[in-house]
Amino acid sequence: MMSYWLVKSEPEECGLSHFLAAGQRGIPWDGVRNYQARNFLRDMQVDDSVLLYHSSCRDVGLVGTLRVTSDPYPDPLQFDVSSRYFDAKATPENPRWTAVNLSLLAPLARLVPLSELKSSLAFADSPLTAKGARLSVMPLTRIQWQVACQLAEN
DNA sequence: GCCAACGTTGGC
DNA sequence: GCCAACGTTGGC
Repeated sequence: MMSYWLVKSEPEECGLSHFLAAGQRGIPWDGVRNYQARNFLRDMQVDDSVLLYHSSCRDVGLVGTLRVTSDPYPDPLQFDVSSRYFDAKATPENPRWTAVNLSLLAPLARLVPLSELKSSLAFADSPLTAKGARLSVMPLTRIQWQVACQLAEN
């Protein structure tokens, strides 16, 4: 069953430009340190579709479509003492955090600003538009996916 | 830069 | 197990 997702990142951290540069190789989506977001990562499957969202910047909104290219796997950064994402309580036998690989499907024809999503009925119940929501990985309904792609074409 | 909303930590 | 303090996220 194909699922739809949305992931947030600051554009300088892991944004559209990074995915453009990475091409088919894709990029590990790692460093997620929120349990709810991690649980969604765990539910991802190869070939699931993902919207990329730029957060904490001047033009916040949707910028591209991505594809899941790996099964979920233990985030290596949790074992890396030199990483800011190191977690002393995680062990290879008992990993805490999950990553998946994502690669670019296509940039959106235009950035779909958060303001437009907020005024879209389809996103009324989404954590994306909820006040104060900080969830960085979330599921999308098929309708939300379609609406977002359609908005990008207008 | 401000501030609201959360999640996490740690004392008790 | 409660809850205050603190840190982080993220829109504006």
